[in-house]
Amino acid sequence: MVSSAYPVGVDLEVELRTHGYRVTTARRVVWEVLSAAGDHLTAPSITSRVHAVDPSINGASVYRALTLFAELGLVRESRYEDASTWEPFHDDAAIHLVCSECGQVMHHNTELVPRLRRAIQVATDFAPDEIDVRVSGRCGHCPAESPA
Amino acid sequence: MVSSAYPVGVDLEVELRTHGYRVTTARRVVWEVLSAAGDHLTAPSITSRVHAVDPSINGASVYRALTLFAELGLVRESRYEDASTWEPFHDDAAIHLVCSECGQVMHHNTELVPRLRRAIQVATDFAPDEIDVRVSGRCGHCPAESPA
DNA sequence: CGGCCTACTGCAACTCGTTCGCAATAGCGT
DNA sequence: ACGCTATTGCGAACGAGTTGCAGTAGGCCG
Repeated sequence: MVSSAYPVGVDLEVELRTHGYRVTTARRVVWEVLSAAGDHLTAPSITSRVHAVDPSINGASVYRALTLFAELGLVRESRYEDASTWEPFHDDAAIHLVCSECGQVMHHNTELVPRLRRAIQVATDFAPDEIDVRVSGRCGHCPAESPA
Repeated sequence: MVSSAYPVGVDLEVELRTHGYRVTTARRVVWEVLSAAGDHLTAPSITSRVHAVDPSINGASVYRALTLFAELGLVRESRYEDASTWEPFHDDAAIHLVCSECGQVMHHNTELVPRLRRAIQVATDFAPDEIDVRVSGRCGHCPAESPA
């Protein structure tokens, strides 16, 4: 029950062409996987989903596509415990709730993030750009109701 | 100007002995490096500093020491852009300001973090444990005053 | 103080995510 | 349809981190 309400409005083809890049199968499939999941995915899991669609797409191309998308600001990479994950871009008022039980990553919006930004600007000489808040803990599904 | 005011009060030997671990050269040197730096260090850079002190200490032992320290709660591991970093433990009211120019990582304390924790508890069914806030941007030294 | 037990260590081989060089391929403007 | 060249697939290479094993050295006990 993680939100899938992502700005799917992003048109990959337009985005690519606008910047002079070609629209290729590999890029299209990676993008499909990414927006279908709507959530954090590790590169390896992206690769395997891509393979499920088209096994002829090479792993290296997946990485290249992800890197390109990141440059275009279409996806964001973040590093969690032991892998980096990629997700379609969303504004950083959203914070990440990472369940240490099931690994699920959820989003949560709070006005405390913009407020935090202002607080930093006021209190320090640091000019904040991106703010990434990640919270580890337990999601509502994990505590008592073990799958046993 | 990064704070070095860490809880150096932690006595490694006591900590180790208390938990039934031996006090060894490798562990002592890794701990020295860690608390001398007082800040985020990547494992490879820890290893090279350790080697500067005692080249006979193997890289694997550095990892083993770091892992052990983490289990004992003496250090914390975090994953940044392209490497994981380790630092002596400090409470998470401190947030990380990462300068994308010079790579410097600074700490900043704000009551917005505990407030964020409460906000999550109230607004979601997620039980927060650790909160890690990292802000990318520019530190006060980097913008205009180039070192030229 | 000396010896023993075994927790640690160094080493080297290994895993696994990620990157790179290169020749073949496929977008896409004409 | 043609050709130029951005991209791809492949395989090799990389680097961080891990692991099994035999030797070493803490530290407890007599």
